[in-house]
Order: sequence, then C-alpha cells, then structure tokens
Amino acid sequence: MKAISGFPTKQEMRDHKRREIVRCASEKFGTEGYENVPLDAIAAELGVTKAALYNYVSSKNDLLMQCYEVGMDRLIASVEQAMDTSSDTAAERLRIALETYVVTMTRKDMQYLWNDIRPLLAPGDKRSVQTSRDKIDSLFRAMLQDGIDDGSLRADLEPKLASLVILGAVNWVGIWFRASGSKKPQEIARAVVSDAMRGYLA
Amino acid sequence: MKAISGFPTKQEMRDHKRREIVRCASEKFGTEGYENVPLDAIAAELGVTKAALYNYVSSKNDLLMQCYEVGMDRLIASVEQAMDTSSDTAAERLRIALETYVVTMTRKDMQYLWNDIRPLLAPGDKRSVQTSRDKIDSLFRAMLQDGIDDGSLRADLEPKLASLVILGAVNWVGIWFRASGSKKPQEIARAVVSDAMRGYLA
DNA sequence: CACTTTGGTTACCGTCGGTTACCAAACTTG
DNA sequence: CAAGTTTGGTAACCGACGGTAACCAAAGTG
Repeated sequence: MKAISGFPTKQEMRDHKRREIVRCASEKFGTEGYENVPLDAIAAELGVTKAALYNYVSSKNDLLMQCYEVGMDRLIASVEQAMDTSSDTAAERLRIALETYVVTMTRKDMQYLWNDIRPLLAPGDKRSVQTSRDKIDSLFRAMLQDGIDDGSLRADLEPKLASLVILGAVNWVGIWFRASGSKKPQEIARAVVSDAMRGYLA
Repeated sequence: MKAISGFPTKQEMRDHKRREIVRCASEKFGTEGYENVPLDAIAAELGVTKAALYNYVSSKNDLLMQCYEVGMDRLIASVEQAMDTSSDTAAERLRIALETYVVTMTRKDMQYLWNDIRPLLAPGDKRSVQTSRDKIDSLFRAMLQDGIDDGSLRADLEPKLASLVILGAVNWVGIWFRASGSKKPQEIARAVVSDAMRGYLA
C-alpha cells in the first residue's frame, strides 16, 4: 500500500509515540524527580502498561538519556539562533549568545536537566552527553576565535581555556539560580556574562 | 564506672563505628557509584548485616549526606589553610586559595562528590548542602572584600556576583577534568584561576 | 485464506531499601 | 550478686520497582 499523504506511515507513528513517551517522562522527571517516578506512572499517564514502554526504550536510563538529548538540543538551538544576530563585533555576538544561554539555563526544566539528570546518566551513555557538550564547546570556541580575529577580544586568550572558564561561570548559574529570588533571569544573565567576559575583552 | 583514660567510652565507640561506616561507604560510592552499591555490600565489608547499619544511619540517603559532609569539610579546611599563608595582597591570597580549591577539586573522590553525590541529595537534606556552600561562599567573598579594601582588586566589583562567577569557573573544573589528560592539576589550577581572576584585578 | 509481524497485556522474577521480632551480651541497680 | 533494662546485633520478611517471558489480538501480506 502506498503512503497516502496526510496519513502517518507506520514509522512516523512509531516515532511519534516514542517522542510522546519522552515528553511525558521529561515532565514527570522534572517535577517529581527521576527516582520518584516509576515507569508504571509514566505508562499509566499514557494509558498503557509498563511493559509497552519497552517497545520504545531499552531501559529507564535510556529514557532519561533521551530526555537529556531533547533538552540539550533545545539549548543548542537557542544559542545558535542568538549567534546569528548581526552585531558589529564577535565579542558582542558572544555576549548575546551567552546571555541567551544563561536565561535558558534559569528555566526550571533546564535546571533540572543540568543538575539532576546529567549526573545520573550511566557511563555507557556518556558518549551522547559528550556530544552535546562538545557541540556547545565548539560553538563558543569559534566565537572566541572570531573575537580574536576581529580584535574585539584579547589576542592572547586561549579559546580552549577561556571557553571552559566562561562556560563554568554560566553553567553554575543553573545550579544556584532560584526563581524565587528578586532578580529576573535577564538581569542575572547580563551581570554574570559581563563579569565572566570582562577579563577577555580587548 | 569511670572512664579509664585510653579506653574509649561508649559514645566514642558509637561515633567511631559511625565514621567507619561513612568512610567505607564513601569509598564504595566513589568507585562503584551510589546506585550500584547495595547497603548489603557495605554491611558485608564491615562484617555486619544490613540491618545493623540502621543503628547508625537513618537511611541510605542519610549515609550519602554524611559522605558529602565529610568531603566538604575537607575541602573547606584545605581552603582555610591556604588562606592563612602570608602574602602581600589579598588578591594573592585569593589566588592561592583558589588554586588549592581547584587542585582539591581534581581529586577523584572530590569529583565524585561534586558531580554525582551532590545532585542526589534529597530535598530534605538541602539544608546541610546549603551550609557547606554558604561557608565556602563567605570565605571567598571575604577575600574579595579584602582585595577591594587593600586595593589589589577592582574597587567596583560586587563580591557577591564575583564569587558566583569565579566559583562557577573553578567548580566546573571538577566536572571536565580527567586525570588521563596531559596537564597536571597544578598547571590547570594556575591557568584557570588566572583567567577567572583576570577581570577582577585592579 | 493461511501466516507473519507488530504492539500490546498479564503475570512473574530478582534486587534492594527498609522494618519487625527476637536474642545475647553488657550495663545498671537494689 | 541476682534481677531488670538497655544496647547492638541477627534472621526473616515486606513492598516497590526495573525488567522479562509467555501469550494474544489485530493489522499487514502473498
């Protein structure tokens, strides 16, 4: 039978269901904590039984990893978009990208992803984690190099080291930030990024 | 009966056993991972049964928290000791303290503490976590203020913000550092601290 | 119309955190 | 010193949960 346009193919159905499982799990993990969410709970919310989930994920940890990937992809996408703004200098683009990064980091689901999920990923899954991190690292290193090239950043900075120092400072925000505080995410982003970049400006 | 000097009192015995449990658990958690270490394994290594442990800890998570506290106390102690070196400027003392902090952070047990244990601490235990963090925070904020006062750091830096940025950069080291790399901890510490402080020097 | 493939169910297993009932040795006290 | 009482441990068990096996109904296929 040919695929009639508009009717999902079997493969699409399968993929859609898998994503639905991940979305549901993400939400529950985020609000209740990974260890406090039995697979039965996720299955029940989707109207199936636990065993059915195993048609789409290979283990609970695999499910966790898929949640992580979805979140990290969103983070990377938002940074890439922010990088695209046309600014005079690479330093300015870097600043905008970093502030976007920080603001995203203060979102509750991202905080959870970063603080609680990332450390739980089993050693075997580290490959995927490494991939996301390397992607982010390379984005920022490229911007740093651009800044050296166009003279908006110090010529003697080491992009590798600088990206680690700066990313450390901004990642840390996701750990101490609490929405209950008085400062708004955008203000915090501006202040933190300003301080983190100061030592690297030309 | 009076306590004969040299003979441990009952309270001392109890405390000693509790510490022995924490020490053993720390080691096993560090090498095998919290979730992979059943209480039975810890009990077996100490030559008792699992139920006996519950005379000294109230839950597995409580045991985890005690491991965390011991590790954090060591970290704090090492920083306090480093702060005591007599240096010309507060900035120099801060540098030394930070480098000590980073080097400590690259130790395997500390990495584990920071990456894997801290996020696992249950919400109810957060008080204790907060205590350690606040202690570290206040140590560094005090040094920053000293630096402002003696003119070795920029007069316009905000200690609260600066300590968050700097601590973020150095804490991040514990996450990406791998002993397999070519750089020695001391070299990394010097480079990272130098970059993290650059924006704050007078 | 057979016959396979797919996606689900029910029932079950093993592991593990935590508890309960019990026991023996040490400590306390009249 | 004998009679309680407290302490620190054991053995047996429970319930929750991740994961698996056997099975089944419906859809797809020649």
